[in-house]
Amino acid sequence: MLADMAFPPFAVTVDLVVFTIRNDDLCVLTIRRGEAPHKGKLALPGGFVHIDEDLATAAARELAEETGIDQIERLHLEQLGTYGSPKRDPRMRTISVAYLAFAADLDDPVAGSDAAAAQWIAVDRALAGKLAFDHATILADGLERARAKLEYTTLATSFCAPEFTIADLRHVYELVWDTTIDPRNFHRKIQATAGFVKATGEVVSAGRGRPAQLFRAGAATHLHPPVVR
Amino acid sequence: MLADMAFPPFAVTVDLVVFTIRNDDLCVLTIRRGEAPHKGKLALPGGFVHIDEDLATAAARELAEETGIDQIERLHLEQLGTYGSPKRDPRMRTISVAYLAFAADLDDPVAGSDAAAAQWIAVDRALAGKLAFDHATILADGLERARAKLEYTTLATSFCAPEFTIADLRHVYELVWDTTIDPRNFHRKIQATAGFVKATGEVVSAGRGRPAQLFRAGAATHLHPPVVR
DNA sequence: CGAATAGTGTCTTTAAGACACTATTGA
DNA sequence: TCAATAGTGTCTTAAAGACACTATTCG
Repeated sequence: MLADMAFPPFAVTVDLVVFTIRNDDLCVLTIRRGEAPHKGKLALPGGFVHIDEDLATAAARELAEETGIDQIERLHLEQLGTYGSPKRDPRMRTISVAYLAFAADLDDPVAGSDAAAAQWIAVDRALAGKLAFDHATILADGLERARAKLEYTTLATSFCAPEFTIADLRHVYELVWDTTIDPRNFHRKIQATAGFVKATGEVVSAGRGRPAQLFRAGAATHLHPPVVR
Repeated sequence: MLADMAFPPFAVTVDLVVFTIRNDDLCVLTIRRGEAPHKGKLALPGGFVHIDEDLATAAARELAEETGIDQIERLHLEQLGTYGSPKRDPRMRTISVAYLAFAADLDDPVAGSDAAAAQWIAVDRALAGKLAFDHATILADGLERARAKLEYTTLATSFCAPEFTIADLRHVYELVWDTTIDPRNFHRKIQATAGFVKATGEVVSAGRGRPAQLFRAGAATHLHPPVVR
């Protein structure tokens, strides 16, 4: 069936834009390319989709293979877009389906079998440097999507550990949006939004200052009204 | 290079969700499939991407080929998402990149070389019936995207003729959202949003009632604050 | 104690929604 | 004339933003 090939054959890959918060920076997961083309450059993790594999499954598999991140249930994963310029890969005609993921600060990524080295780097540094292929475009699109999604969904919680404080959640917004937010108004706003967070009853003391209540993510997925940028 | 095929070969297609407003209904462009599989069923227009062709270019080409719509400048076209379930096409492994388009009420579509017949049908009827492949899913996703986009962009104007009244614009919102909107508040809201529409100075009388001013699309692309559903 | 952070109360401003009212047309 | 649609004014309510104030901790 594939032998008489009545259609032009394309290579299909998935690439991942994985964001997390580390050291007061919004960071993106990158690998150092070990092979030509773009050998030695930073790139987004990714790889070929298997011939019998779903796209989202391929994204999760590549993430686990290249980085050791396999806690899929603690990760938000969504399709970002598809990049298919005829000249994007000099070797062959390649279509890349990009996925966007939000992760809590996990253990250090472990360079897997495929990748020379997987590492978190600050998004602004990644965008300032040279990324392989069209990955700078994909990253910029992912950043804009992430910024927009925080406005009208509860996905900011997927950047947090299972239990978090309102201040933790605020830091997510501040780092992703690169702004400052009034802590008092933010606190009221989050509490007033039904289903965004639910209190555990516990408190935690983080150095100096009054201890803060701990929360878990609530049942809501969308915010009415949104948190405006 | 393609001969030693170090990657699994995929067929890549584009499918189009093209919306317009006709006869007080939100309509989607469909074709009647002339070949197996799903012969005789309704489907979204689309086809194979050429090996040296950009994805968006392929979408515009397929639209012109199958329907005769070639006024690309009077059309909003954006990528919707990519559908790649291994079982979506029984013939081969196919990845479909779906595009979403908004069109003003154009001339009747002309069935092109590929399609048995291209026709506009009401979106709710299309969703109620059986569409080929996973096109019902794609259409539902396109509808939800269109609904969301009207909230925070000025794209409602791309459903209108070059000159339109505020009531025309309101009908777009009402039909896409399947709601009714207070004409008076809507009028004030649109006028208050800088760059959404600009007056031509002309008026037009549509049957009975006071004649309405004519407007063109303004320079703004995004709405602050949004028009809330 | 003071510095720092958590959390509440309250005022001002902005914008949405309800709806009375005027304006201008065709039948 | 009336019915219908365009467009304005105004009141009420919801929610954002500014910011004073209290609460609780560490050094």
